[in-house]
Amino acid sequence: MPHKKPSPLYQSIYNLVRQVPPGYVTTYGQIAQIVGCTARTVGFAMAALPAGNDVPWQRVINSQGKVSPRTDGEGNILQRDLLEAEGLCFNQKGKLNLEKLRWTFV
DNA sequence: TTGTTGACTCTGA
DNA sequence: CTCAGAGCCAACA
Repeated sequence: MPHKKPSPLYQSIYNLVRQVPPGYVTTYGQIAQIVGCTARTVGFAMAALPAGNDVPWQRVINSQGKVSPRTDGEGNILQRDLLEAEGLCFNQKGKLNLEKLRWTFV
């Protein structure tokens, strides 16, 4: 166990994302409300995710039901591909049915 | 310590 | 329905 702890808030966010099963998605606002921060902070935590993590960041989308455009540019395309691989279907406008696919944390 | 930036969300038109 | 602006919190230099 390291003396220097990483951001506990980030760990809480990652822990929640790990609870999302395949085939379901969650929103930044949902996680933000649970951990007690704003949606921006959740998105910031996702951006700070290290490579090779066990966090299905791809299942985290915005309140619009779509993937968020990242500074990387092609990251959102990869995310959409990963979600489709899990059995999720995108709308004609590239949206997901949050009403059906939204995961509720226990 | 302050200031800037960011994978967001809300409200109004 | 879409487009635009403002607000919010946390991490980094």
